[in-house]
Amino acid sequence: MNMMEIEKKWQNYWDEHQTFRAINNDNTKKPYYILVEFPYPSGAGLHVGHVRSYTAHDAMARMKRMQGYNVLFPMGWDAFGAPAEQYAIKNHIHPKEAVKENIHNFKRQMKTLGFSFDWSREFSTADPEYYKWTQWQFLQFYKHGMAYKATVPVNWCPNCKSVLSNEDAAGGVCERCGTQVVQKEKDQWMLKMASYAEDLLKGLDDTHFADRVKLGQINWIGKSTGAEVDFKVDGHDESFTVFTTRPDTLFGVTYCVLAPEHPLVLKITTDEYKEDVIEYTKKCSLKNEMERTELNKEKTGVFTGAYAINPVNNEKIPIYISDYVLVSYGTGAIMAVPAHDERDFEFAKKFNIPIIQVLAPSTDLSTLEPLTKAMEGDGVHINSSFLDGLNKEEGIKKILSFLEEHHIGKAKVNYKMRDWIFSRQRFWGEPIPMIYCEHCGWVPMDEKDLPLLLPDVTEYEPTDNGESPLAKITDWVNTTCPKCGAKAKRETDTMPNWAGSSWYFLRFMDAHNEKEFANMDIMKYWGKVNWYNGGMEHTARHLLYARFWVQFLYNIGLVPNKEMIDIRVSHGMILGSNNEKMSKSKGNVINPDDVVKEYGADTLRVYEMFMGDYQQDVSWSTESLRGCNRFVNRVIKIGEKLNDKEGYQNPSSIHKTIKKVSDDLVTLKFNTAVSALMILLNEMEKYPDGITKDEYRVFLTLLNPIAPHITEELNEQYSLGKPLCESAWPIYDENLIKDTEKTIGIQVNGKLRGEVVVCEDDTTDTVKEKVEKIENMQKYLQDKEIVKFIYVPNKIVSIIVK
RNA sequence: GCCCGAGUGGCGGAAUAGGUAGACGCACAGGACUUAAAAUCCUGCGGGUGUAAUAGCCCGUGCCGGUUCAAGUCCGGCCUCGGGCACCA
Repeated sequence: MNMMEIEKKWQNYWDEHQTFRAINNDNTKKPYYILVEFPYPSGAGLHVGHVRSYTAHDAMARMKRMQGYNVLFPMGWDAFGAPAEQYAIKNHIHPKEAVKENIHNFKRQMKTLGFSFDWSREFSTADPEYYKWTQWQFLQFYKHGMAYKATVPVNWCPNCKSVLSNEDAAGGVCERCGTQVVQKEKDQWMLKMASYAEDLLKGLDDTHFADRVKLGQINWIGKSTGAEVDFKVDGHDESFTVFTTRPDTLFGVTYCVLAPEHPLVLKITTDEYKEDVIEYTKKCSLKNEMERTELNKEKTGVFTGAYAINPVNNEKIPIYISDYVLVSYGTGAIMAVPAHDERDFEFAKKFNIPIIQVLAPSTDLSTLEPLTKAMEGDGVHINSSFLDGLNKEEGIKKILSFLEEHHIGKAKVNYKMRDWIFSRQRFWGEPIPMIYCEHCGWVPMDEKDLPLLLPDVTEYEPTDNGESPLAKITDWVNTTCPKCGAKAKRETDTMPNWAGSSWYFLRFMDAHNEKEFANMDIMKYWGKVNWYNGGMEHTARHLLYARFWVQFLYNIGLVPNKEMIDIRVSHGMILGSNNEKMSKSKGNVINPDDVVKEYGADTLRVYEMFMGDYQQDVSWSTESLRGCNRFVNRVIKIGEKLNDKEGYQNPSSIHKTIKKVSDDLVTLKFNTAVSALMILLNEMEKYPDGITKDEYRVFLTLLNPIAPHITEELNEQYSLGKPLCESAWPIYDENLIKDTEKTIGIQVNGKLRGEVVVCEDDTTDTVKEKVEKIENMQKYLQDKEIVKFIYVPNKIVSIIVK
């Protein structure tokens, strides 16, 4: 058999018959939306890891279609991104040309693997017809006060004169030229994502994401409950606010710390310390975020000469500045309780600041020993005036009401998640449809003028001052103000890579709508994405961005649900045969094209489903792949043993397999689905009179979602019925699955000593009789007293003897 | 440091709610077919002990303890590996 030809033949058949085309608003069928993350079309082509998740969900989609669902299983391209831009800079061709080629290659590979995507809905995020709506949605963010410009620090290479991503500035040096990277303030578009923190947290309850995915999101949002407390600066009118999760330790505060960027720093610093402070602040500004948060870094800082007043006891405490306090979290200032915070403890030790213990393991103060490290957990309050004797929870409650009563603080919730920096100084992204006018300020483009197209040019290098390459294209930049008609300039930043992927699943529902990003009725019809599969590396960022985007659209009435994704799952990685991540440099990369050429697409598909637990990492094994190839060949070979009988020779095995495969394909247990089919094949091969057409047909149907080409071919070759992709999925009969007889184990005093055949409705007494008759059991039962006889129906017999 | 995930034969992995651990596959060994090899088919395959063989017995799911008639599975305490976050107050 020529696999290449057979596969091509059926791939053409599916194309010609539009077998996998999903119909919008088809009310004769239940909708079912299965989504796999669309890839970034890199030059490297499809990875075997893509094949794993695509095959898995393809199998699901194919079964669901046969079960009568209207299945939406789309594919597209996340086409904006840095690699295409780098390539363009080097070769002076427009990135869209390189992307076009890569897409062509990806699509070819996907076709050879037989994925049942509805190609009629294909699009790329870099298509103007698509990014028109990404821009349009940005305008909605802007119009609803959710987008704003802010000055934020970025990594800046003074040599290359360009803004670097954190990845390109790893270790604090520019990846390209090795120059020390500095922090530079830059105006960026921001989306007010932090204001959605609580909703994004709560919304998780309306989803069925895998636990590890939910946890990833929860951690990223980083909710922490505590209080804000106001501290007056001694001898000044100024005061500052700190955030703490432990207001109950206020009596243990021995100093305060402001972030070096805190606005109050220079105002309160005394002349004596001014020089030190300025120097320290300067030093910090040279470090990027990576360096500042470096592992196990020793604490640094300087005293400002100023003192704060602890509002609960009026103690004078020194104010330091240190970069262990981040300006971007909380209030950028902390109260330090060295006795009960590890970082404060370390700092206090280094700067010889007193440490006051306000929590003890017990109330017995005579046993109190000096702390060798901070005591961070619960305990009993001491040295804390009206909090003495209370535990952590009680203490927090009491101090909160005290703070609120005296107007010196209040309960406060903080989130780690920040607003979304939505600007990139890059060429290859969606242009931000904003115009700057000297008179009117920032003015949104008129919606009817969208899309704002990326210009066709030949130079993509960044400009000298770190502006996007678009800034050099003066024809494009210079425009008129939509409001007053005066000369104005376009925004030259583009959107981040995550923009287009934040709503593509909505577009798939209604991919070619020219009037709106997607029609409401159509979105209502499809409802939520039933299954969304993607890599674990996207659980924090992509998935949160997408959920934020959807929640916003929901709040302004443009999508039917606040959460549009129901189940999110993540496949495990496929590692090289040496157990390491596949990479060119390690030489352990497997190219799906080669495997398809040598063994056929079906073998690759079966192997990737069989190789292990879908959600777990596995390493590649060509031997194991060959084993799956043997299985496929045996499926072909058993066709020669077709007899002219009808029905099932062993209905129980067939129905059990139907149940097993049907269940496993929607619970991600693809490996045991394949194994069940192997077991059935092993059994059928042993039938003395060959197999019936009915048996072959049902077997091929069950295998079809995983190995769609060869099963269709065999089905046709032996005239077993109409094409499987147009046939119904078999239904099992519960009655035929039940075993009337079963062999179960017999335990005596907890040890397995024999086995017995029981019938389904045997009573304990009948089983006991049976067991007592078994010869081999005599030596365990004779001359012994049976203390207890346990029979767990159809499971086990357990006897206790004395 | 914190948060996940995982530790089961030579290997990838099975084991619905605690109920005969090792399904299925790979590798390996022996045999059949072949002039020979490959392919294919058959048999065996956790360790130990034991038997002419069958049987029998002991140990065994990272380690230590516990609950239970019964623990890979539940509980407590560790260890190792993989991944993510990382001075978030």
